[in-house]
Amino acid sequence: MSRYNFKSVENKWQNYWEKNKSFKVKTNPAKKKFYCLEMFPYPSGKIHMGHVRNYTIGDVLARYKFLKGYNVLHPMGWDSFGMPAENAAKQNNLDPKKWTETNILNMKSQLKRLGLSIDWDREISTCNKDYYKHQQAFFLDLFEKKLVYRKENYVNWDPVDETVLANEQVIDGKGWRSGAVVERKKLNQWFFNISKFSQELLDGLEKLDDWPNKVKVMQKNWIGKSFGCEIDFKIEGDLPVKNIKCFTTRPDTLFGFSFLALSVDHEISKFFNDKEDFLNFKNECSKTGTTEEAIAVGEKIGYKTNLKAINPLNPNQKVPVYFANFVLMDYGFGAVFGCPAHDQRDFDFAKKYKLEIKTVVRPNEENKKFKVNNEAYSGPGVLINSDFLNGLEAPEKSVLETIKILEQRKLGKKQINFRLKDWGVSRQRYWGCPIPIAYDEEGTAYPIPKTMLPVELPENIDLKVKGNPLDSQDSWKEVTINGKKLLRETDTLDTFVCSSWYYLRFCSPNEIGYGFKKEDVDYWMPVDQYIGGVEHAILHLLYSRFFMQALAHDNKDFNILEPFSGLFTQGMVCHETYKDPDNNWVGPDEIENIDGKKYLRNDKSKLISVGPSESMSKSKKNTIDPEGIISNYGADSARLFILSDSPPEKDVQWSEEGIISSFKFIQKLWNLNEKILNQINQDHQKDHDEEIKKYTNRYLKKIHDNLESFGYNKIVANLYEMYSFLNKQIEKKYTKQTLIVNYQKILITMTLVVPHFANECLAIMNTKNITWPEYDVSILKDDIINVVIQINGKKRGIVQTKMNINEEKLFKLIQNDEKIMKYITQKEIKRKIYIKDKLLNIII
RNA sequence: GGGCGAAUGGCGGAACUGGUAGACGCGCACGACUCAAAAUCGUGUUUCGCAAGAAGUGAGAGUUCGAUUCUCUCUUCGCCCA
Repeated sequence: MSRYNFKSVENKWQNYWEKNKSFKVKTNPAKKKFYCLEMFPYPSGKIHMGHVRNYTIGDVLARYKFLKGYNVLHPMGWDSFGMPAENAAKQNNLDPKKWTETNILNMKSQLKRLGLSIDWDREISTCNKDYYKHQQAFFLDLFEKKLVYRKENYVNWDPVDETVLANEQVIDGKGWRSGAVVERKKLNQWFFNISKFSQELLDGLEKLDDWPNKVKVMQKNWIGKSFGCEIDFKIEGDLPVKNIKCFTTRPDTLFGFSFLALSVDHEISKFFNDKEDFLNFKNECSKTGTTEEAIAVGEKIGYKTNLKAINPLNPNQKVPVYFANFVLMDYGFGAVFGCPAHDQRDFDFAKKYKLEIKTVVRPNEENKKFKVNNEAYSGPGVLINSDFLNGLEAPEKSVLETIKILEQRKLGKKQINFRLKDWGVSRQRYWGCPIPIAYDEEGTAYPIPKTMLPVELPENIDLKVKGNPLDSQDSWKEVTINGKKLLRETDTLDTFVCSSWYYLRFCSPNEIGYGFKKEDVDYWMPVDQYIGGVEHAILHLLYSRFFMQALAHDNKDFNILEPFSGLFTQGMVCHETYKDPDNNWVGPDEIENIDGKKYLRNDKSKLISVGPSESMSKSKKNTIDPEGIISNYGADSARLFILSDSPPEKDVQWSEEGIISSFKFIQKLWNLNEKILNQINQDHQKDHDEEIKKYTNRYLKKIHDNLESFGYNKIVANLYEMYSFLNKQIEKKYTKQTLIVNYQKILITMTLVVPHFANECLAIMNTKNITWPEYDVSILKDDIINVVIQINGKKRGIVQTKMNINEEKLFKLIQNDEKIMKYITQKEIKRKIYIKDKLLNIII
């Protein structure tokens, strides 16, 4: 037995694929296509196990479709704009571009060592001007279609670093880097009008049959369509305010009305901006975060005005008007009517300011004395204390009925509201796609003419300045358009914009005049299978879907509304966590096992405690570097292991034992291969040909079924079963040709999981015309079958017999079986249930 | 608080539309080879029981000849939104 040399074999095949451009594809309408795409990586410097898993899953599918005869587009690129490059550059005095390019080269070579079936000629990088030039053109198209606009909006502002922070960079209200208390600051920013397509994006979900349901549910909730009513409240007071509009989903609780609450940014706040106590209050509000969660958890505070709002259904009732911190300008009209008895936030507010809490909904199971006491009741019931609305069933009937009444009296109207907000795309950063806009002295925005694209990022600039580095590039900022001297926009685009259309660029990566070529996109799109982490279930996928809507808007040449017809979200890669006695995280490579149970630090100084398996992260130090794994065990072993055990959609536990056993299994397969080659040379007469044919056929069916349902962990199990079958059966006698044909079929299936190994074996056997081996339905069934015999539903035996046996014959067969008969003799048989060729249940 | 999902040996996980629960792997045990160990190979491995047998898929009920699978209630955990 020889040793399988994975290093030379893997090297050989990777070179072969590269030289022959084995995975290069062209648009070819005569051929059926399959677009297999995995989410492209951020070039952080090294690939991690999550990438290994993601790209292995995609590679299995791409190779399968390829062998099935599809024209398979399987590209790879780089999501290469973004903050890590800028931060790394600042820290180490580097150029973000060089840092990114170095990382890309490094990661590309790592990906190549995984043996992925990628068409590298289509590689794209979003920080490349050949890419972002087209993105700028799209921006201008959207600008022209009025799908992009500028407005003032709040950002998280770090006063020390003088920079804008993303929500996830704000930790406990402080900047992640400076530790300074984060402020809310208003800035002029660019927005994509995603909310214009709320209904379309919601409706589109219905057609995405090959998306996981949970992702569709998440998007649906995010879009958050609600049905309600716009109500006009009449206002009395010493200000020139006659009425205030509110949106509510519960107009039926109007008789429980006890205050009106406004956002501090509400239009009428202008009458209070000269009052010091109001400004203090506003300042106080800015300290609570802007997220819905912060508002729900935080204390509700209000600023009382002298205004009174009149209940439209009961003009005698006049209630106070407040500014309140829990009302956001983004939702509805920045005004809510307070009904404390049936909304918890209103309840909290009413308690604090001692406002009336009037119960107007009684739960069905409660008696007539029901009264809201310690917490708001928002469940279903019957309306009470509501004059002419009394007795209506809440909420369905009562809401509709109330809206009808309000509409009749011209006090309000039915309205649909969406939670989805417009997408702010401005980032006060250097390392991003420049926004192709310039301003005159009045601040009017002018699009940069398309002939002047790309607006290139200036290179070699000082990043250590405070604030946005582009802002200090005076010579770069100045631009003359049509003889007019203007100043460029210095914000760059959110990197989510780059990833919202990259899959189109893969269709025509070298197209110069436009982002893609129509004939390419018409052929390749939509992506048949998109694969990536569930963490992108909402934003990235929603933005991409929006981008298609936006491109198709007022555009006869583009009609792809859904970019991804199939979506698969893979689970994370986890590893045990380790801590030393001082509660510091310790990495797997820093510890040593003693006696199989306990672990010591490498230097033997400290006993290590083993924690639960958690998703690999640098902070917990429980990462495993794929590079080391590939060097020590080979890409095939890594691929085999990452697919085994756990279903691809669930988390997988990485373990040393696991990767070693995968490694050993490949050696076993190699030994088996040698045995088979040896057997082929002997050319026996046929003895067991039927057996191996049938076995192979059943195996092919299993592999096929598991491939079609993403049961890739089961495919690995099928490989183990196949090994143990062949390893036992190989001593039997087969005709040379039968053995070769069937073994080659098996090897072809293995090229999906362990491509280097399997292709090597196929080459040794001089296999020509490698195509997917389909199973044969006609020989799937065995004539010898096992029928289960149950007595009262309990399994008591198995009878082996020929197919298509009828109940009487089967029952006669049982007469010979003592084990079964001992349960039946001297008992009366009440009933027999026979499922043909499967099971006989005897009821006594 | 709301939505979605999950729960099967010591562990990761199989089980087609309701029809042999525990495939496959890890771990463990025993055996072979070896002076010995590692590696390798073989056998076994849900629990209780010497066995015959019995129990058994988070808990409890229900439908059914038959439930891991369907229905209801509950418990715990995970994810998303808050």
